[in-house]
Amino acid sequence: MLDIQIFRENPDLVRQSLQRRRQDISPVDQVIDLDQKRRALLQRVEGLRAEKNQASKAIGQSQDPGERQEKIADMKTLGVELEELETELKDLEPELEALLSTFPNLVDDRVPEGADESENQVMKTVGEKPEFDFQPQPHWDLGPALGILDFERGVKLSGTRFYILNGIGARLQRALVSFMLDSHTGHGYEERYTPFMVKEEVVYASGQLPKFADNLYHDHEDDFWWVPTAEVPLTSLHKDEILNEEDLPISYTAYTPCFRREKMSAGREVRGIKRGHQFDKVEMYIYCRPEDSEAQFLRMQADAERICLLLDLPYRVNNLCTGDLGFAAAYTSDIEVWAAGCGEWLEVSSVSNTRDFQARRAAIRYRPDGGKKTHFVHTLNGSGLALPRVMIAVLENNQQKDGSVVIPEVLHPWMGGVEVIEPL
RNA sequence: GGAGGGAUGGCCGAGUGGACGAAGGCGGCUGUCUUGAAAACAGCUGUGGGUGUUAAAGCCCACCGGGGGUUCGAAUCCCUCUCCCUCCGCCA
Repeated sequence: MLDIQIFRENPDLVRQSLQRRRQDISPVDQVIDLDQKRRALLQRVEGLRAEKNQASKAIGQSQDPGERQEKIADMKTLGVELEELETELKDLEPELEALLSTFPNLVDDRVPEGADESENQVMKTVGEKPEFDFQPQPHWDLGPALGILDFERGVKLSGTRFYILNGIGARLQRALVSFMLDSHTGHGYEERYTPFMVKEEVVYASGQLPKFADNLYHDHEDDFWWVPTAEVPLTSLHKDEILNEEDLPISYTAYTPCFRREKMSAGREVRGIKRGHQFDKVEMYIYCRPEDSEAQFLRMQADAERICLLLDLPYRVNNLCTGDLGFAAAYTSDIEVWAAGCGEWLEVSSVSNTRDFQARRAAIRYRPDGGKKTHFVHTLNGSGLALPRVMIAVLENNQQKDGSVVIPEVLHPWMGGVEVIEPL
């Protein structure tokens, strides 16, 4: 949510940001118009209320029955007028709120111009792509051959874009989850286990609603929303709270499954486990003071990169361009790992600074030490990392000529002695 | 799912139609006293919005779980929803 103050004082800031995102700027004037109407109305309503409060008090104190009756009659007529204006105001406020909630975050100056993901900027590339003296297989061949990936039964249970992990495959994913969580908790993140179904207001707070409802699963009977990322519950952990400055920054990590309809990308990338309706992810989330969010962003990005380094996966870091930048983000870095079998860079992490955008929606504030006024915190989120794509890279990059796959050493503590996955 | 009881400020807890943004206590902050601390005493101590200002003060409005209603006037009466507690049922 953008601060309404920006629309009053510097609406060009919003217009420029929208233009950079290649979006229509006309809603800016609608907001300004509605805001002016609202404030004019509010002042009239509050004036009448003040008058009413004063008169009611006088009635209570008055001893003269005639005077009382006269004043009560006056207040009855005032009440009618007040009621009309209040109704008008009650219609106007949600209208303004609804409109304001559709504005994406202001784009940071450093975000490169671009229409879509093809114009993202590669900031750095780390590690060497593995070399093979044979033709490396993509995971959709490798997985079934190893007996750890079963597409047919996934489809039988749930349809396209679902799969089953078998035996050591399931264990590998579990090992990756544990490895990532332990890495993050070792670097100052507190682990949280959260609900995977949440209320509408929780999905709204992090910015997925109201605009992106069609990418979410929703239970109509009880009005639950299935989380598309742990960012959603982690944002609302401190919803409606006023935090102490001394407690900041607060850093969380959480493992959750993620549920997405993927309507937008119907038909795209249906092969393999790269894009499914359900996938697992370890997420990082930070609440901090505004002046610290830049440093916390770099910290979080380093924490995501560390996972790639420890797994020995070649990766690159992209600065997302304006056209690819998410709704809540001011700026975002994506991390992509190289997968040798399918020959692709796979996005495994997205680290974003949302500044006070989510904090406003979720009403998360802090009180500076010794200060009276509260301020909104800044929040950051980042994947650390998304499981299926890490699985793809681990399998494809560590395959050998005989079809076996060598498990990275850092995962051995969780693999129950298995160091190589042998083909069936 | 059934029956009953609850929800008040950071916490505890009073308040059944006007003097209540809300007694009292605890906690916190400031001051006096003290070499310092403790104790004692005094004062202050919620959030959001509007207006105002260089900034502030001030003034006004709203908020006693959420929404709606009755009334000149609601923490207080009525309806409804949510959540919590107790008992029964069911269950990993």
